[in-house]
Amino acid sequence: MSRSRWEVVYDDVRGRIERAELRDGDQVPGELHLAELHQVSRNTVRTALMRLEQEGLITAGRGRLGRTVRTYAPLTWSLTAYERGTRRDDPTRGVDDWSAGVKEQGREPHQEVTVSIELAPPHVSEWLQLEPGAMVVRRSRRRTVDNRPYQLSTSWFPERIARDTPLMEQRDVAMPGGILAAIGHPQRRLRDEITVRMPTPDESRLLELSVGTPVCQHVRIGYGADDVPVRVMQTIAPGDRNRLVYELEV
Amino acid sequence: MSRSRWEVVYDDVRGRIERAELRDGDQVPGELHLAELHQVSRNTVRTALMRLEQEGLITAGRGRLGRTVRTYAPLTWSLTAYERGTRRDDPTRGVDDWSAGVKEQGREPHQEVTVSIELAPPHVSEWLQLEPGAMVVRRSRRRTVDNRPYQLSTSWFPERIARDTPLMEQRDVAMPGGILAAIGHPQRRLRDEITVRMPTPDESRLLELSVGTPVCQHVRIGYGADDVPVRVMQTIAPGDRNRLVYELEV
DNA sequence: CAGTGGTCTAGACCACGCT
DNA sequence: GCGTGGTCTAGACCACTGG
Repeated sequence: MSRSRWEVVYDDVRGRIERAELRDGDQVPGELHLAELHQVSRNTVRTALMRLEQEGLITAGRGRLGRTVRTYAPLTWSLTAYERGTRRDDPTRGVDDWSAGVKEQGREPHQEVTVSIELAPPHVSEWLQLEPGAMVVRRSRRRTVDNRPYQLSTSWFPERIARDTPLMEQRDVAMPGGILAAIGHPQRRLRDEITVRMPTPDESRLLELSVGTPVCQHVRIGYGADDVPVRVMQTIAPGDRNRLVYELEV
Repeated sequence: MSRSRWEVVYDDVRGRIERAELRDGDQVPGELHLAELHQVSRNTVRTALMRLEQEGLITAGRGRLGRTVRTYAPLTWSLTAYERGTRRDDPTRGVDDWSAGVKEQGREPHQEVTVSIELAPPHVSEWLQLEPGAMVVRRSRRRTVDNRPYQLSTSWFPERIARDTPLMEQRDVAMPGGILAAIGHPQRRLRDEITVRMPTPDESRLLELSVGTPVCQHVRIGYGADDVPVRVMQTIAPGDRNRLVYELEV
């Protein structure tokens, strides 16, 4: 059960981080330095460091500044105050719950919306209980905080619900009590499904994720009268920037 | 912006999986085969395949059977039916909500409990609002489904609450309405904090995780009378085996 | 046994980004 | 400019595992 050579290097660097000899943001010793220190080839050192990257402990590094110890400072995302209007600063100004929550934490939120009509993707038609081939309205958001990407959030509405409503507008539409209630389809019940996985290459690019950053996929289905789904929202939230919170009454 | 050689191999294999030419459980072409096919060295092929491993698309492989396309079949874990007794088959038999939920999905749950008294770890004393140096009772569970590890779940209780109660017993203690209510400390309110990260080496070993499997860390704090914390439970749930669900009334 | 991946070496050249 | 990591090669030997 002897450790391989790269594991020795791995243990060395991981140990320095766990014992706080290397702290958040510190530069990790270079590849040539570690190769000399442990008397192994540079490739063996790289095996160890790439493992630490993929475990999220250190960043990949470019140029003169090498690898550094990764920093985590996730923002809290409340999933229960959301939808209830309890956090709105001033609903008439179009401030939504996510933005308000971010501002409360002293950060600057931003999001752009793009709206389109499309054939319901397989998962979406399942969530919304639509027949294959049904049309849906899609509202996509890319959310940033202090100009850094934080979430990808996409909502889909059955076409019959969103037609000729503010949901078709290419801008943020926040209303007191929620936009769906305002157009006659209030949500009575919500079902949240949370899964955890590694990002797709597209998600990695849009969210500027470094190697070793998993994402949380949060799907919220809203049911209206007669328990019929009126919308589904899928949010991709990188693990290094998000903490999800539910407050429940027993 | 030309793709490097290993990215060409990466695109090839990822494409085959996305187009379903390779399906769940299928064997991935061998390293030597891909090296010959793309006219690159074996190490270049390995760079591509290891990237796909860490993205969770393929397994590492040993022996005659090489790498295979990874399969995902997560079990649903309901976080709201839990705690309310609505799912208990027969509380007197000691079947808890997690076990009942797994059985509903046609699988065989199992868990062992180990109990100990310890100095509250920093995070725990913060969650339970205890002074540094306070003692806590710790109940650790390793949960398995069909003999495969599924979750690591650890609860901590302030020592003054758990002393001389069934919470000190080295076995599963389920009671109608919940064990805390039965010993005079019912939970009035819950706060769930969910974070997403890569596993520690210890977690990887105990849960038998392959490279590229992120975990969900679910922390539930229960507050009793006067909003004082009475327990905290931390559950580590691998992303390839778990789907968390919340049902919310608006 | 035969073929798979795991480990390891000793080189090489290049792109990047501070100073 | 110079040191960092990124890419790539052509070998070698070993451990594991299914047939």
